[in-house]
Amino acid sequence: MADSNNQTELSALRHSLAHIMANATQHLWPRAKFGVGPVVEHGFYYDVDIPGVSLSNEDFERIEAEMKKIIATDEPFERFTMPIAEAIKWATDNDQPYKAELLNDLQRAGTTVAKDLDAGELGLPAGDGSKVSEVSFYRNGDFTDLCRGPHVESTGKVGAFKLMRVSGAYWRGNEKNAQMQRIYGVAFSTPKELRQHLDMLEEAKKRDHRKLGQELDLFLFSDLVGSGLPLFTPRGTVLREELGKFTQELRHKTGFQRVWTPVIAKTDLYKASGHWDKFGDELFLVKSQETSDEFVLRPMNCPHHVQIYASQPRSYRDLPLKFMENAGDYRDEKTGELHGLSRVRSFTQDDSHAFVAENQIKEVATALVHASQEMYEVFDMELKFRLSFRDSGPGYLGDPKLWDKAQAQIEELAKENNLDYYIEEGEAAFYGPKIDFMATDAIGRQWQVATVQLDFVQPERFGLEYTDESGGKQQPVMIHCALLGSLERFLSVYIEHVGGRFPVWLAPEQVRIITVNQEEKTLDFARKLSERADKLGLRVSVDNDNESVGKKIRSSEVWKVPYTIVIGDKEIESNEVTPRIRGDMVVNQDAKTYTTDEFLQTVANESKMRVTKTSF
RNA sequence: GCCGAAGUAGCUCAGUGGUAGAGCAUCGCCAUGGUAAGGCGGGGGUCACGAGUUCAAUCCUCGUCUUCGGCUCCA
Repeated sequence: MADSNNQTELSALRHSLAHIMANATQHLWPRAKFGVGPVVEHGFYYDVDIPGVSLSNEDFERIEAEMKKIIATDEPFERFTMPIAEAIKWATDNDQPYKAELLNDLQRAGTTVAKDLDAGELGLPAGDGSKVSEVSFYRNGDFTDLCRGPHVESTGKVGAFKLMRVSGAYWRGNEKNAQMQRIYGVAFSTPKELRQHLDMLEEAKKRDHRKLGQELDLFLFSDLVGSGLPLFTPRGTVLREELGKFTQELRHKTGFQRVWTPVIAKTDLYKASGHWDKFGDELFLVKSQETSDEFVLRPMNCPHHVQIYASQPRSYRDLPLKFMENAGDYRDEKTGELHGLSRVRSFTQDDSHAFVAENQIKEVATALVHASQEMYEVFDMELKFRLSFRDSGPGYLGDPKLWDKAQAQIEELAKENNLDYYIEEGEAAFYGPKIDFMATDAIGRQWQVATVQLDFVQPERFGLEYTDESGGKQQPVMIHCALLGSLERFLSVYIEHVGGRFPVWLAPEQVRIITVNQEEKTLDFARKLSERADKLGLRVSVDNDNESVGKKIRSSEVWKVPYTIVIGDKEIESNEVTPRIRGDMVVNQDAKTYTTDEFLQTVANESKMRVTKTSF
């Protein structure tokens, strides 16, 4: 497999660069103490602790220059082994306390314990519980490091790299530990690949939804409202509402009914659901000034929907019973974790809950998978499906037999529908298995966008039941599903996916009418055209500014308006227009002329069809 | 929450221990314009907020808030 060979080579190269970077760092700051230096996606990092020194971006040049010197020597990487006791002595003698700590753990437990740090990446033998007697080292030139390898042959064979940033990172990922400085770099086999990667990052920067959100006047944050609490402008609200309608239409087709529930609930609801214990510190608390009741701003909607299910006796004839709600939720996320629209404290889930009998799981989940496929086809994003199952570990609630049955149904549906799927054991929620939807965006990044989750636990905690055919009581299974996930998070992904160039059905402004001059008859014609468009449900504006046509065209382009039409004497006489079509939508390059009726009707149809290309 | 950096006009940014400037945007006037920037002029700032040092603070110091890059977390 050429691919996996490349992968091995690439990670040897990146790992070797981590050593070279540590080596260079040691040359520049002899007192540097080293943590771990693993390979990561696109590159590598090394965690260092340099007493009294705070690295800045300017230091990169020095480190890079030093690395280049080491690369130029083309010293071989030599592997050798040492008994573990000796290795500990080596670490202590060389004033490398972090390495010593790793080695001590290794000696004691046969593993470096820290679950979140993969032993292999640390360059240590994988911990399998057995005692480790010997560890391997790699040496290049004057630098020696505890390491499992493999490495490239010599320091000259490390491809193309660039140091990217320095940031804080806790020793062994634990915030109670010392904070180290993480120097992060990217590396590829060839300069060309490095270039491509850097270009991708450039492109990602241009598409940053926070930047586009401001430029296209979609949403904003206010210091007075608070951090992580986005406000949506008229333009941004169009996106929210169109997406909200779309996701509900898709589920309406499979029998979901809209419900409405309040955004606050008594703490008792969340104590009953179990969320209070598990996520209490992320709940916003609300107090009544009149009664002693304590409330929380809801962080999720399932317990609310459960109450509707539980409000009356249910029969097997009622199942599956399906509720949906585009619901506002609030979570008190830590301030440092907030990020644009992708991590906020107030968000909207296109949430739905189906209450089903055991043998209906497959049918209901299949319908939801089909809905997701229809949705992401419209978004022009490829979907992969991750079946997240339980592993043999503890901590899963619910009847194991039910788990088995449910997982079997899920896998069956994946096969029957030819889904591009993979199974990941250990990724299930504690309350049930799930299907996670992974979407790939226009520049190749993968995002988890939505999930279908089975839940065996809440029906039990809330004592949900239905009467079966023989009059007995049964417990339903709950299926949670959000197709967009969080509307805000989806928007952050989607804005970047399309780079702010929304298809007609979503575009906040679909048609802009530009006047050539400011004569009354020109403005009059433009206004009448605009009124007709409005009657067809189109979002249209007239630009009658006292500016040159060229400047007004430019403005329409900058705002990424799908259709721009210019109105002058020619159009008024012929009642025809020549739409200027936004570049990404064009199939046929030739500008053509249409009667105003044809034009308006075609745009109105496209808008309803949710297409991405123009039909002109 | 933690480490680091930053906050000057609506936006992007320059600048100074003696209360500020550019480009774009906005507004007005002129040009009657034809598919990515026509010309001229005007308005607009508690220099994030609060305290301190100083004759004097946007600038120096401290605190707060917010943002950014990461860490950690994400039902």
